[in-house]
Amino acid sequence: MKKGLSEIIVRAVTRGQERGEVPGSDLPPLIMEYPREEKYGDYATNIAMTLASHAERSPRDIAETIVRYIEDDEGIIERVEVAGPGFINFFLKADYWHHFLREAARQGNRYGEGDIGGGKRVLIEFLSANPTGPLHIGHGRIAAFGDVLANLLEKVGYRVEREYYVNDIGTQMQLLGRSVYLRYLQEWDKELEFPSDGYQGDYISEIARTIKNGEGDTYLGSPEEDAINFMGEKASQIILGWIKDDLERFQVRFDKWYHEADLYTSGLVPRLLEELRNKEYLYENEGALWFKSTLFGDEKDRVVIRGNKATTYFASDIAYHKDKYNRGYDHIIDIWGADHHGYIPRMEAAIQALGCDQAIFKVILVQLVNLLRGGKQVSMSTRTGEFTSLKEVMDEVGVDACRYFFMLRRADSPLDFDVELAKREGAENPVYYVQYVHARISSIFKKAAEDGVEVPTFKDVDISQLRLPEERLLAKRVAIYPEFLEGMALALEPHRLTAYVQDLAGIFHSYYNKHRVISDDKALTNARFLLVKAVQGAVHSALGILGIVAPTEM
RNA sequence: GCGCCUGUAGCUCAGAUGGAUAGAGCAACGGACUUCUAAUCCGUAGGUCGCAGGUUCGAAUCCUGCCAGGCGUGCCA
Repeated sequence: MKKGLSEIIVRAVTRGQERGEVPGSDLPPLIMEYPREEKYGDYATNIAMTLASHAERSPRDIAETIVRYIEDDEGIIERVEVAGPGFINFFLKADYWHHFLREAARQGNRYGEGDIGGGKRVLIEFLSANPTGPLHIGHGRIAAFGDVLANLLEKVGYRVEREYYVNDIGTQMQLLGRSVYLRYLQEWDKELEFPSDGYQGDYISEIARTIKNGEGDTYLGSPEEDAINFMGEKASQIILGWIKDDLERFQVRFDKWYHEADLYTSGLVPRLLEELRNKEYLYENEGALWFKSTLFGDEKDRVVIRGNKATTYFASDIAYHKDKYNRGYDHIIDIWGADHHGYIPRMEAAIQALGCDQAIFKVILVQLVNLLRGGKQVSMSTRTGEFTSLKEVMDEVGVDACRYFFMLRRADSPLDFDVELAKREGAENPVYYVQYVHARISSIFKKAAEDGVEVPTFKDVDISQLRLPEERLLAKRVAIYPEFLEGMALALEPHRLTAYVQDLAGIFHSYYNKHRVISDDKALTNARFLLVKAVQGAVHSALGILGIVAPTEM
C-alpha cells in the first residue's frame, strides 16, 4: 500500500516536471515515512525539500505544486497537506486501515509472515559457550538475541538453522580436566595446592564427587594424563548437559550441536591446512606454522599450528567456517560476544583466502553484560568461579521477563544488569504489560461465551462501525506490523520489536479502559470483536518471535 | 600507542532510510475499580542528546578533533 502511494507521488512529480512546474528532470529517491505524530497524517514525504535543494524555489511552494498534480484513482486519500518546512502529509480515508484487521484476526500468531527471505537458507551460529562452566547472565543475552533473530528471520521467509559450536578439545579442556582431577584427588584427602589458573568454581568439586561416586578410586592409580583426559571429557559432557537444560528452560533451541572434535575425526582440519599450504598462504617461523592473514587485511599473521604441534582454535574455526560454506547457505551469521571483536579480521581473511564469498558472511557482536548487585559491580569469570548463573536469574526473575529485558537493548549497547534491580522489577516488568493485552482480550471472548454473545464470522463484520480515533490508531498499528518485521529483519535488529509491541499495548490498554467491546449495539460489538482479535493476533505473533508466552489469563 | 563499541531525563534505555515540538519504562507527585482482569488507565514534573568544529534547506543520526567509560591488541579462547 505504501507502494501504491509512492506511485501516486512519483506520477505527480513526473507530470509536474514535464510541464516545467516542478524543478529537476530526474527523481531523487522517494522517502515515505510514518510521521511521529498523528496530526502529520498517515504517511509523509520530504520529496519537495529534496527537489528544492537544487532550485531557487521554496520547498513549500514546490510541495504545493506537486500536490496539485496528485491523482488518486483508487480513492484512498482523504486529504493532503503541506506542512512544516515542506513536508507533504497524506491523510488516508477513515476506514483505510481497518481493512487489514481481517487478515490479522484470521492469522493470529502467524500474522506478519512474509516472504522477503524468499526461502533463502541462513545459518545462525550463536552462543557457542565453552563447556567449561555453567551459562552465566552474559550468555543469556546472546542466547536471547540469537534465538529472537532466528525467529524473526524465519517469520519473514528465510529458512533458518541454529547452530551451537562446541569447543570440546584443546587447552581449555585440558585445564578443565586437570581442575576436576585435582578436586578428585582432594576428595580422597590428598594434600595439594590448587593452581590459581585452574577452574575455581564449586561445580568442579561437584563434578569430582560425581566421578568419585561413579568410578570410585579407579583414577587414583592411573597415569595422570589418562585421568585428566578422562575427567576433561566427562566434565565437558556433564557441563554440556547443564547448558542444554538451561537453554531448554530459556526457550532456546538449536538444530545442531557442532563439535570441534568432529572437525578432526572427519579430517577437515588437516585437509584445510593442506589447501592453505597449496595456495601458499602458510609458512613456518620459529617452529610454528603461520597463516598469512596480512595478505587479506589483518594486522598480523596468525598461528595455526603452535610450536608444540598443537593446532590452534583458529585453525579449527577456519575449517568450521569452510564447512559452513560447503553446506551451501545463502547467509552465514555468527553472533559473538563483543570481547571477540578482534577476531573478525582474521576470520574474514581466512574466508577470502579460501575463495569464499565474503559478502554472505556477517558477524554480529553483542556487547557484554556488566553485572551489578545492588549497584555494586560483580566481577565475572568462569575460571575464578565468580559469576551469576543464567539459572539463578531464571529462578529469580523468570524466563519471560529475562528474555524481554534483554531484547529491550540494542546488541551493540553495553548493558548494566543489576540482579537486585531486575528482581524488584520482576513484578513491574514491561513484559507483563504486553502479556496482559493478550490475556485481557482472551478474557473478553471468554466473557462473550459466558453471556451467550455470539462472535461473528469476521468476513461479515461491518468495519465502518469503527469510528473512534483510537480504533483507527489501533488498526493502523496492527496494519503496519508486517512491514515493521521486514525492516527489523533487513537491519538484523530484533530489539525493535519490544518497542513496537509496547506501543501497541499502550494504545490498547488506553482504549480498553475507555470503551467496552461488548455492548447492546450488535453491529458495533461485532466490529470491536474483530478489532481486538486482530490486536491479539499481532501481540501473539510478536510474543512468539520474542519467545515469550502469550497467556490467556494472568 | 593502535583498533572496535558506547556516551540521550535522577536511573535503565528506545530513537529504521538525516526531517516537524527528542520518546518510553522505572523512580516522584495527584487522581480513577458497582464495568469485558486496577499486572490497567488519566494527569503533573523531568533535557546543554559528552564537548567543539564541519557538511546542508535541515544533524541525536553523517565527517573531523577532543574528553570519558568498556572491550580487544598472545604460539589463550
